[in-house]
Amino acid sequence: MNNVQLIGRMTKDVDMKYTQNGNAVATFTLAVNRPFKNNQGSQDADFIRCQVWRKPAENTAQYCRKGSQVGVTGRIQTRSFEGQDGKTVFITEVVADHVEFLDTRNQNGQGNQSNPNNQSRPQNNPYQSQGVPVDVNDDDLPF
Amino acid sequence: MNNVQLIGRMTKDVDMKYTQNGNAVATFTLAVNRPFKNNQGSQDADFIRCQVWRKPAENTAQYCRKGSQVGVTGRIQTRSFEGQDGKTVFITEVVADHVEFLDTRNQNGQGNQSNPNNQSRPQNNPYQSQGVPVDVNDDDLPF
Amino acid sequence: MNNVQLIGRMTKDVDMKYTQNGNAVATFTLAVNRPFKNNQGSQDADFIRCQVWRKPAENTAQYCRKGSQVGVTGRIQTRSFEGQDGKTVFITEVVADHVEFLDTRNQNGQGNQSNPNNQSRPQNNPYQSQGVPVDVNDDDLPF
Amino acid sequence: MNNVQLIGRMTKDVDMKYTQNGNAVATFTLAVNRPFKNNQGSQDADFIRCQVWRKPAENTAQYCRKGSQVGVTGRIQTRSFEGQDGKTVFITEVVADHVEFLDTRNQNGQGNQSNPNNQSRPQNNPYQSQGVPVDVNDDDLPF
DNA sequence: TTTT
DNA sequence: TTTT
Repeated sequence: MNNVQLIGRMTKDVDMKYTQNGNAVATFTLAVNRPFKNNQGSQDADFIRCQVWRKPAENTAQYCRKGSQVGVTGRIQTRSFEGQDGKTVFITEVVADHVEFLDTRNQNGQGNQSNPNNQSRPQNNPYQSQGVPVDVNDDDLPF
Repeated sequence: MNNVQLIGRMTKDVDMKYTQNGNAVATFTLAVNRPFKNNQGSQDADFIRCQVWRKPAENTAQYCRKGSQVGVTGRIQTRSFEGQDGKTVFITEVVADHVEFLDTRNQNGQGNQSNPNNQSRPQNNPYQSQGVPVDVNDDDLPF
Repeated sequence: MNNVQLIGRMTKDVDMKYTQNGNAVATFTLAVNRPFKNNQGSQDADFIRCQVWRKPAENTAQYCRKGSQVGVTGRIQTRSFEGQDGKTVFITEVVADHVEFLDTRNQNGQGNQSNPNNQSRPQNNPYQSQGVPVDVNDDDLPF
Repeated sequence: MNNVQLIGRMTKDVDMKYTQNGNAVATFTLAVNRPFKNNQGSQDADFIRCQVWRKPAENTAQYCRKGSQVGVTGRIQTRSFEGQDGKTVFITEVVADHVEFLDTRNQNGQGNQSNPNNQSRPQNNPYQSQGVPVDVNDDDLPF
């Protein structure tokens, strides 16, 4: 058994990539507020890396952006890779199987319009529109 | 919402420490098998760092050791600290609120006797027997 | 281990009661939509009875009403009681420990204003304002 | 979001059925002990109806029987049917997608041998060996 | 006996 | 109408 359930807000726009075989992978970080405030100025949220694959990845990229509130269901994954300094880097992240969109304003296929000045997502995302293969690996597919 | 549920086996004996105020903290890593085997020699388990505090920490140290099967309920925590090379290290771990002991052989207060040659846990754990304060911090208490 | 996580909408206003000792109990039913529509006209949501106690009960009654979207964390409880026909009735419900309010419009202490014609909750709830003891039992307290 | 995670023991042997199309459905009740004992003789476990479909159903019937300890992952389902007195009966149960077998003695394909006097499961289960269609409905398939 |  |  390996299950995770989160409700949080995206710290940035969704990062969308495609594998060589054209499988979509969306990556984002969720800020999940802790229930009771910590005392003296310490961190009051956890920042949790999430990835989601295929059709739900495309929906997530289409309907969410920085600040979007979502519910996420999935599992914890640990993996390691060679860092740029040659050392092994260990990473812990959530592989989501469902992403539920909780901002009603989001659900028009345009992304969250609540902050029209938020221009951090490229207007024409080449990954999304052309399915260009990038550096993610089909071996990482969760199922 | 930030919830995690795991069933797995401990990769090592439990690491038990006490804060300056005498609060117990048990740390362990859980190997959680993935449901469907991956193909070509890749990792088939996730290795998830867990910590648990106070009374459940003491129970965990008493009843579990390397190889013990447990069910864990808790939340994902992210934090950062200064690494030994001065760089900021980010860490993701599970803070458990409940640990359920699933090896019936374990439940005699002696730890898991199934492998009598497993001597990796010190016979007299100075932390456990004397409550010696060590380097964990009361500010890290989860509640 | 006995854990439940839900995101859904309240089918009615929250039902608020107090035990003889003055403990608050809020009861509500959540409509949780199923991920994939069923085919021929069959039910497309589960309707799940939830209860929550004490301070979170009061917050739920204050911030939520019919249609409010919430995230709920808790456990499944089964119990039986004598029905009005003398037969034993078995009931399965969720005892919540956390209720997270997901409608931003809700969070002004006035309840959900999105449908001003929805008058089903009494304007002056005698339970909430006066802590009147009713027929719920302190023995049912979940902790 | 509609998620459930349980660890408990089966109160009886698994009830195995097949739909007209030959889909396996296993039904069982899990006794899930409550974390802290209740005081004066009141119930100290929840008894939760579970169902599981297809291949995991067959595995559950093969490896589990009365008393088997399992971990269950799934969702809460509510449904209603016409009772024998013509009245509508409402039922709440867990539809499992995974059942994890936690009794190591169970994992020999023979069922739990720990109580050899427990003969409540038929020695030759006609459902399991012949796939005989019975009264469960393919419309109830969870996916 | 149900929510958007 | 219940498990260890």
